[in-house]
Amino acid sequence: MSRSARLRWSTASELLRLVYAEPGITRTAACERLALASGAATELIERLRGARLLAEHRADRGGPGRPTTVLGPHPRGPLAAVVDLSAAGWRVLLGDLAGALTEAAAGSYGDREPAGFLPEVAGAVGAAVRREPGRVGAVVAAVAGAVSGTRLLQFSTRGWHAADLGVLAGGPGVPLLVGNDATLGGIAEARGGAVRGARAALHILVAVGVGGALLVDGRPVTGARGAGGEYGHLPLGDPDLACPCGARGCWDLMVDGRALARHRGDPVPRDPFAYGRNVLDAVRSGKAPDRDRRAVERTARALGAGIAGLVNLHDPDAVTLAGLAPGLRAGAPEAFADAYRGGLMAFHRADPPPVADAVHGADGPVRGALALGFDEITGPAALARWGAHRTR
Amino acid sequence: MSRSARLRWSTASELLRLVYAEPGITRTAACERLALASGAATELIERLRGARLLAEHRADRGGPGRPTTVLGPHPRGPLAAVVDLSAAGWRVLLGDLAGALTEAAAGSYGDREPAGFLPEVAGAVGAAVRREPGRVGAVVAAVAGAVSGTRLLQFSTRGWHAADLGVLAGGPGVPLLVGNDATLGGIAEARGGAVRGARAALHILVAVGVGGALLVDGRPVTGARGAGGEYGHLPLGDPDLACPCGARGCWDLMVDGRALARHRGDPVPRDPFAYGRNVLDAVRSGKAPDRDRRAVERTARALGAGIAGLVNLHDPDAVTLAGLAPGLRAGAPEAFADAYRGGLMAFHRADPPPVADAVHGADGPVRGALALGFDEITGPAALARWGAHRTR
DNA sequence: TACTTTTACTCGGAGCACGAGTATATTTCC
DNA sequence: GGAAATATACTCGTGCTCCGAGTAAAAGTA
Repeated sequence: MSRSARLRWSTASELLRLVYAEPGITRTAACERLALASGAATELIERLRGARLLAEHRADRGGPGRPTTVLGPHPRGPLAAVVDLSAAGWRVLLGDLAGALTEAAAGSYGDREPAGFLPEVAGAVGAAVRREPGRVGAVVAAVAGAVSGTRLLQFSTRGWHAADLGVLAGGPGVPLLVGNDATLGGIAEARGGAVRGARAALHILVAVGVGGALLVDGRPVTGARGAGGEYGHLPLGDPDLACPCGARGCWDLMVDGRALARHRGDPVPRDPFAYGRNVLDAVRSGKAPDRDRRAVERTARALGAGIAGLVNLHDPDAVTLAGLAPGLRAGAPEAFADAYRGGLMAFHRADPPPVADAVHGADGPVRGALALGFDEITGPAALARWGAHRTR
Repeated sequence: MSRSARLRWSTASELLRLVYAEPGITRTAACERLALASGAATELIERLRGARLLAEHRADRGGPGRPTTVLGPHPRGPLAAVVDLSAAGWRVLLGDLAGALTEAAAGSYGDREPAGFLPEVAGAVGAAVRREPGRVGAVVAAVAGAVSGTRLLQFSTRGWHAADLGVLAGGPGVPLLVGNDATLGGIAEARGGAVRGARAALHILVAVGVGGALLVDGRPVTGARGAGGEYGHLPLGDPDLACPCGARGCWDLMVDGRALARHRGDPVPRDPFAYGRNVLDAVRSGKAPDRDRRAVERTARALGAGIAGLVNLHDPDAVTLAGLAPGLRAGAPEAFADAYRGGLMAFHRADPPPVADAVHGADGPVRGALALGFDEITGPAALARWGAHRTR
């Protein structure tokens, strides 16, 4: 990719990213935001229309003056394919520049290992790509487990072996991105969710264990291979407890359904997420015994204290909670707040970063994956490739 | 700053950053690296010479063919002023595009608080800026303490009150950047030190407490206000120990001179860094009693275990150790390695990120500060401002 | 001195941003 | 219903950068 081509498409990239970030933005507003001169705007938008990257529709809002248009996705514009590998089953979706998602296929794992069902998923991806020829610019897999590069290392509760997700690639020239659900959920919160626009946001997901991400300007900090964000395997917990990950004292064991079970005197639950939700629902309804209340309190305290340490570490503007975490806080608000405040360094305590519940639920990871896909698609290099075939 | 000006200077920015990153690079090599066409190179370099941003010198290496030139700083090119506020005293230095640093002023704190000596330092900065009129494009303060924005929150061992370093600004249009020594030392290691070129590097500095930074492509992840990297205030330690920061269980207390003193049965030392160095030197020399050896072992273990957790968290390519940390590891290598390996998640254990001692010593923070200053100076916007007055 | 090798410069072409000036589409007012 | 007001979009000449093929230059080598 030549340097001049990248430069040529860099303004186009900015505009398309703005349109993605703020669906329904008008042409005038977008140009003003980019400080784009009037003539340049005309030429740029005409070029993007010609390249099937953008379409305009009348914006009918009152007031005098020549009406402007709303910028939106071109009907034959680029799409991102999202592969959702959640605990419940798999889905393949297609999303456009407006953030509209349509399900293309879905299925369940049954009793199969990844090697068993991945070909099926890959087939669904391929079918979706072929159904919209030339339009799919990226495939993004959202995985409910630990990942490294395109490898799945560990999956939710299921005891799957590690597997390479490379088979999900959508064909030559279509990059495959893989992210875990906590990271992608964090992206969704930082870009269009509870902490939209935060410069640095910390997202914490409690499911089976704890995952999360630090988002800087909406981009996740995921380390060399995308395996970062494993907050649950910081040794913030009891050093006498061995974690299935191989280490000891992992925070994981202090804040999820397994912690609640331990405090209540139950054995390790088969599905810690469902177990945790049940306990929290019971406490929430007010009909739970004191033992349950205390278990939630201890767990919320461990959550709050750990988050405080992570705030010391990352200095975020704000924190978002997802999965069981909002329920844990709601079930023992004082315990959580005490532990949170108490764990902050003095200078943070004067002005603690607000802790908000995530606004995206189960669709957070998929929304984040779509955003990541369009980051790729709307980059200058990818646009230059797209435009090379479609302009004029 | 108009968009066209930024675009115009963006290639210039890339070239200057390359020259900074690889001092002594030849014109040919630089153009090849940037994939810059021959004609564009001629025009670009002529423009940069004219703008006093670059100078060329004959590269005398044998072989046939027309000789190329070495790209270097212009004799009247931009400079960054570095203010070093270390535990020992303060210095003001000027650095150029080649990384050459010259000391412009220095002094000691005496018994003064920041409010007492900062005017003196600010005066020295002003004098340095005036001595090279128009050349200083950024002032960077390297502070041995916690910072937030341009505020100094806490300084090394001295019990100073928080203070605003804004007075160090070098005048209108000259931005002031503030970073702590752990962060800046990490930059130095990631760009020209032990882990040069690493995509994600974790730097750990043990001095009084633990600081550090995650460097992604050489850029530190420092959160919303630059206060990130306070690894020492993660609750990885004994929850019964109260930290001066206000929280409990801070890792700080487990890995620095205070930890060694506690394990040896000594009271909290007045200068934990010097205390730690003495103990480590003694153990290193082999003449220390078993009690000291065991103290170092326990401390090295706490260090290794914590770093393992941080590797789980950040997924770095490599880790660098600075301050007392190399000595702790050297004093109890098996204990450190055991704890490090033992704390890693299984998939990291198969291929643990290498842990290297930092190659920069006391000058690391200053070198990192200079790099940060030139990041600012060689950005497209700053170049456009510089070039607007000096071209033609 | 002539040849080889490597690098730098020349120059016409293409593309984008700028910005002042002009045209256009809508609402509001008379 | 028509004119004025208003907000927006388009036109076009200018300046800038990058491209790339061709040419010139500066060394070593025979």
